[in-house]
Amino acid sequence: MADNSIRRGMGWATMADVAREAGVSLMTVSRVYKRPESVSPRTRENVLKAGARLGFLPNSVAGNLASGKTNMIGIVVPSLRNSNNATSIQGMADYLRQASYHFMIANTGYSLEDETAVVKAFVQRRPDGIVLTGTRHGQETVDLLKAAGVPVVETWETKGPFLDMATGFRNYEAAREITAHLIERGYRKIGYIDYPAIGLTRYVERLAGLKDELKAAGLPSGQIVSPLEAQDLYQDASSFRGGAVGLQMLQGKYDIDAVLCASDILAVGALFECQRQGIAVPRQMAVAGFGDFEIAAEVHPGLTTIRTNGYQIGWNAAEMLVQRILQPDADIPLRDVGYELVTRGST
Amino acid sequence: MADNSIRRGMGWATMADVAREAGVSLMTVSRVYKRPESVSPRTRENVLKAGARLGFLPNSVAGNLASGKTNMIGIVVPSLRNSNNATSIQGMADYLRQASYHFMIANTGYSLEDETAVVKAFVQRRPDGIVLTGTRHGQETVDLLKAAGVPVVETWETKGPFLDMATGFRNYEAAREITAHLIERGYRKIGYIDYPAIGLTRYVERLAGLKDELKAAGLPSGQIVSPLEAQDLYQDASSFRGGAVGLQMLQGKYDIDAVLCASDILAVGALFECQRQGIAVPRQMAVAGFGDFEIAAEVHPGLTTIRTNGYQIGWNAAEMLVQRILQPDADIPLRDVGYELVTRGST
DNA sequence: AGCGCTAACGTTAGCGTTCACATTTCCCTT
DNA sequence: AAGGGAAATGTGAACGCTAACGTTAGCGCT
Repeated sequence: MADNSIRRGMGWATMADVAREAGVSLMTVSRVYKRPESVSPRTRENVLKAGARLGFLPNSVAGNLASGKTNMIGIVVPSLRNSNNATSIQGMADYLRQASYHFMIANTGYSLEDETAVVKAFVQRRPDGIVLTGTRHGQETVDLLKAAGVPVVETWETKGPFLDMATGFRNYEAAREITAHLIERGYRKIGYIDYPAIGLTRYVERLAGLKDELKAAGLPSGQIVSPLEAQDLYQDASSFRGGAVGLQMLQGKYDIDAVLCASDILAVGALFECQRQGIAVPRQMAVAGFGDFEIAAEVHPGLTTIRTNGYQIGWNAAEMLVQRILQPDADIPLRDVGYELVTRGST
Repeated sequence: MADNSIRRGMGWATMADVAREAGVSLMTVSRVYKRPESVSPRTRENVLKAGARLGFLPNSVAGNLASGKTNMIGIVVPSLRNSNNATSIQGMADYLRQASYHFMIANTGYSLEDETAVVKAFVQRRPDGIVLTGTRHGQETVDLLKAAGVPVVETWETKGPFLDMATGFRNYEAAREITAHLIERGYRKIGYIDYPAIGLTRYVERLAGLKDELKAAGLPSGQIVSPLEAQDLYQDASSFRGGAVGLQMLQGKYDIDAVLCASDILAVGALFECQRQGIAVPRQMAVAGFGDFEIAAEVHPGLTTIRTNGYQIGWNAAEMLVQRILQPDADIPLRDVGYELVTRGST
């Protein structure tokens, strides 16, 4: 590269190069790539040809700086391995793609400190919007987002207060409903395998729903274990192993005839443990989950669970952000995607 | 908030504002945030305090433009739902985090056209590196990446030719090994549930390994189905349902006593189908998979499979990119993460 | 005191695009 | 043929930061 010019460029053709090649002004080139319809067809063709000849690809970093828009969304999830969010991420990805946005994604490992770090790093890159998981955030995170004035969607919950916008389903009601189903089926000694008690509000809600429903039926409500407290044992708060261990813990501490789990993965893990122990499901033990992941319909017996529309949550979140970006003072209300009790052979 | 630093810009304090506030030059402020150790502690404190007072957060978009580095990696995967890649994505995320890189991610839905579109969009954002899944890419993608001169890692395979760098494991050998295991266990009528024949080289390799091993043992090798050809039935090329349907297809067409699957998810789906049909595994039917996902150890009976280190693949990919970025002419050789046959109750 | 060396900080000139506005071109009307 | 208005194109001036190099301050050494 014997280039004696003083420029610090990266070896790319720039709009100026294309402009020279096509014999038009720089601004026309910009228009061709950004709002093609604002340029006459003749000129447009010329410019595109010149661009192709030079292998030109617009540098969006420069564009972002000049326009103050990045067409970038930051997505914050607790974990990347969690099939829980995978579907909702796909929903966001699908919406964002067709709206020609891209996204960065980062995981917090369920830590508020990491969330703050992630949000700070994101904000420095000036995304046009941010998606958070849940409604529990550190003060610093909140301040940061407020100062940044960036549109935010919180997902998976419908109970505020929210930072800005939100989409999710009613965790409390869903938990009551599936608990009521267990009671109706005749189960009385119901155990619950919970997530670590780190204050994730959607799990707090689910637990509250369970307890209230049990109480309403005059049943005891102390049979709760949280096998995942020993965090170092698990790469993720949701795991099959956690469900298996949870069942063992429940068996060791209580006399139970049904187990409800905070997620399908845990529930399937508990179901597998029943199979290993030769416990007949649902005759000797009922098992129920939360989420209706694909596996819930495939295990034998099928898993009774709460169907939630994670894909829709993701899609909504993206759509709400883009709406707000296009129309900054639009009032965008909470979107409840609903839930549905799905009863299968396991109860 | 009563400061007049709200310019034509985005309402953010800039380095110039901080410089004024701290009584230093703009460049010193830049140094404080970018290479703090290059500034005297006294000045640094002053500047940081001034920055905090103004709520300053460096604008990395501007920094990226000026420096020509984005500290951004683009990750291209076929699907976001696929637990297959989830672990490897987490591996990349973990490495990149500690190296203070971020990443964008996009899925191709197993389509070459979409891959090209994704890569083009990524390249416009001038990432410092790109991770691709597999080695099968359209010509346009290849040209684009070559022209961009951006470091690229291809993942999951060890058989070139590669665009640039690569990390993965030997799919062909792994398939031979698990096939040999089935034969050794006495199974003779081995069926295979494959991915759609869209030319993904890692699955082509696996199939070749299976066939060669069968041939070497003097066994027929025609018992192959690809239940996922009917793509519209599946949100993803890997699904439990696909495994169940695949088993049914095999049963309908052939007389088999063992089924090997292109992934653990398919295998577990097949295993579930056996349970539903009351087929005893492994007595009447052996089932084997590929990947050793968490579920493989949890199902009952446990699934015989090939353990691959997806996390390591992701970690490697990120590490290789960063190495190359820091040292552009380093020669970075292929990294084989190996594999391991894990035998469990299902065979 | 004079010299040189280094650490610390400052100045200038971009990076490649888009915005806001100014100017030109083109076509239609009368 | 002239005028008017919209469509098409052009002209600086940012956007907020960093590379490269220049300058100054501080210190030890002879």
